[in-house]
Amino acid sequence: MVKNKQATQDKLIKAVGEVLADVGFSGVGVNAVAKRAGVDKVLIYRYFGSFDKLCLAFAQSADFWPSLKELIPDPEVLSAMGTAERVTLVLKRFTTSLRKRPLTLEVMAWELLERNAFTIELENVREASGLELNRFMQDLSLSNTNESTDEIDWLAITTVLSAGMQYLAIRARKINVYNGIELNKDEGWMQLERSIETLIAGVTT
Amino acid sequence: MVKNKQATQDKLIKAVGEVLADVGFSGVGVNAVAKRAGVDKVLIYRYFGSFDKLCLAFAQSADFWPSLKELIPDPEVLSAMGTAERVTLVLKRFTTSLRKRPLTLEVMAWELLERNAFTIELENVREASGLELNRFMQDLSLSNTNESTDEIDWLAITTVLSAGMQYLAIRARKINVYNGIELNKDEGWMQLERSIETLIAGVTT
DNA sequence: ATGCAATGTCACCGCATGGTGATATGGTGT
DNA sequence: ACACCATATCACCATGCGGTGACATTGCAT
Repeated sequence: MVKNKQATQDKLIKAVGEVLADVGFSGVGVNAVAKRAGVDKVLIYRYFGSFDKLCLAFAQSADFWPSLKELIPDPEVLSAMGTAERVTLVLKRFTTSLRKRPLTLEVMAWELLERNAFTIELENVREASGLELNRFMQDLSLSNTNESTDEIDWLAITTVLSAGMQYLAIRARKINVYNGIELNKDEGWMQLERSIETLIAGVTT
Repeated sequence: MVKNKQATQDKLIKAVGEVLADVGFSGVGVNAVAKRAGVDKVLIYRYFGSFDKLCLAFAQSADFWPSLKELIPDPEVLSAMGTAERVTLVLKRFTTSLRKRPLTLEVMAWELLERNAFTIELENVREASGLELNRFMQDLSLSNTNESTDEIDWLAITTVLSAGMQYLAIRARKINVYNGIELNKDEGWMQLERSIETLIAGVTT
């Protein structure tokens, strides 16, 4: 038996992610996490105060939500595009980033049912990130002085479309086919992306 | 103490809905439902065999999912429309129908996390309904011989858009504002519907 | 009215959960 | 080498869960 506080804390935080990935939200609890970490559950309370606090620590340790940098590593490239093309590209990147984060999808599903340490933390991060992204995109659109997209409610449009992709990404964890679209294959997702292209392209013509 | 099997069964089925509406999915269990029905929980097993079966009975008793008739009470009117207009209208109706079903939204959220009697039943009903609707819409589009929308992947388009509205409807149970859109007010939903109009209208022009 | 099956009540089981106190054992400075 | 405090273990509690068997009561057919 080694005694190392830092290591034990790390083990616990890591165990949260593992349990979440293995058995989903329903298995996430004091007993399961402690067992997974190979550590007594009482240490959760000693080191983190409560189980929620441990969850919080985990939520902050992982990169749950795509950062602005991840979605837009190339602002200069995007600023050269037209608004429609740019919005389409960012939506695609957003979808890809989400699909790469199974844990985030798990928590997002959870979020629809309960408010807890996890979901609240994710909500905060996302809200801030969403604001930042919207502001960024708006600034870029405004700088395209030769376009006249003033009448278009881009906020509502991107909200519906990103919400749709989020929902489908979440569903893809449990089902393979939705409405005839193969959510378990990249091809199905390309099909969805093409439909987004079509939709957005039509708005500005 | 009155003894009436039918009445007791009804009480139990009704209680499932009440508990679900009151405390959400997490409170739905043998004990809570029996207590709510004012009946001993053992009767659940006697009359329904298992708790899952009771849930199934409830799922079948209520109109969980918008029927084709509810979405399209007026096929002749729709057949006179252009495809874009028609798709837009059905999407709007679909959203409205969903938002009127808080219990369905609860189960849909649940569905993203677990597979159980409820969610499986809902899934079956929806899949059948979705197929029926898609077929119906497709038939109508084909009869519009003067249009050339052959190249358009309406399935993917409606999938993304309806998924988006579903997601937002589910989220609206717990949050008021999403991405700056007021999900707690009809105005917010009108904004979303307008964006759908814009998107679909653009596809066919 | 009586007997009996259908209906409903109650007490209990095993199990898992979140949470806590007393206790053992390790690391570390003197 | 020793002592001490941080670190980790263990046994235990109350609670709520799904589920079951034995028993009481009602309603109905005879």
